[in-house]
Amino acid sequence: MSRQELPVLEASCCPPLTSEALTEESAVELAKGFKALGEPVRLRLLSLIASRKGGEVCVCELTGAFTLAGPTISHHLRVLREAGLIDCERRGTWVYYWIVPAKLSALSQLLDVPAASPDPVRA
Amino acid sequence: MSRQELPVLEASCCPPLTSEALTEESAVELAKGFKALGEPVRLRLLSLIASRKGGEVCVCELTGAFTLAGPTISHHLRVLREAGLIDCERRGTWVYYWIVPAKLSALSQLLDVPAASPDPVRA
DNA sequence: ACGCTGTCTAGATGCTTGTCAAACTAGACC
DNA sequence: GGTCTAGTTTGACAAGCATCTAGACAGCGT
Repeated sequence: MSRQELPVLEASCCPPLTSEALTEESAVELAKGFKALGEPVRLRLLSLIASRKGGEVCVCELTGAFTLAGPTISHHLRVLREAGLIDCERRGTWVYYWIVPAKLSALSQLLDVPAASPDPVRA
Repeated sequence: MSRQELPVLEASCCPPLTSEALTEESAVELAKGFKALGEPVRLRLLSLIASRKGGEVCVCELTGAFTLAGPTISHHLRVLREAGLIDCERRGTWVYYWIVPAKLSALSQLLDVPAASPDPVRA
């Protein structure tokens, strides 16, 4: 069902944004992840999957949490999967999804800035 | 030039995705940030600004790093600013931009998952 | 006052994307 | 085999977005 068309380039070993500027290729690669996250429905889907104890969720539980049609949920799940943020497997009648922690971590680290210091202006 | 049309709701105190599911409102709010990051040019712009020692960059230095027209860069900077990721100030002829660490941090923390453990399937 | 330079805004255009209904595939069960 | 349920794929359409050109605005220097 999945798992083969993903560009498993693992192009993500991202030091934080504050340490050095991104190359164009890195930016293109990383932007795919953020673009997938940049949609409320997808973000909620991801959070539903990530927060689930046991680590995996059946699609039927996800569709129930929205007022959207099935194909729409399916579409968003595909986008998340193609971005490498989640993966899935069919087991019998149902399809289960789980997150890919390494991918989320990579994006997290990229944005992990000192949180306070800078503020160089207005001084 | 800026600083007033921003919805400074500071709706971001995000615990990681793994701890609990997002509300619809939080998802909408947070997705704005990720959507802004989900474009290669904007990601590079942000990295150019964030990685700059001194913490701020003049627009003229940013436009020089791309083959895009000035208005396009201006547009992307506006998107980043309206997402609360950067802020700016005019000083004389030039306009300077800098990052908003708190906002980046909030998004980073949301994606900060245990990085390894889960993998509950395929066992 | 006038022009010059740096930056932003407005409007237009073509591509991308979110959504749904309809049709399809995969497994379970009789 | 037939049929039922769970999910996905396909195709269509409207809304959104990245990009450009042309024009506006803000400081600076003369």
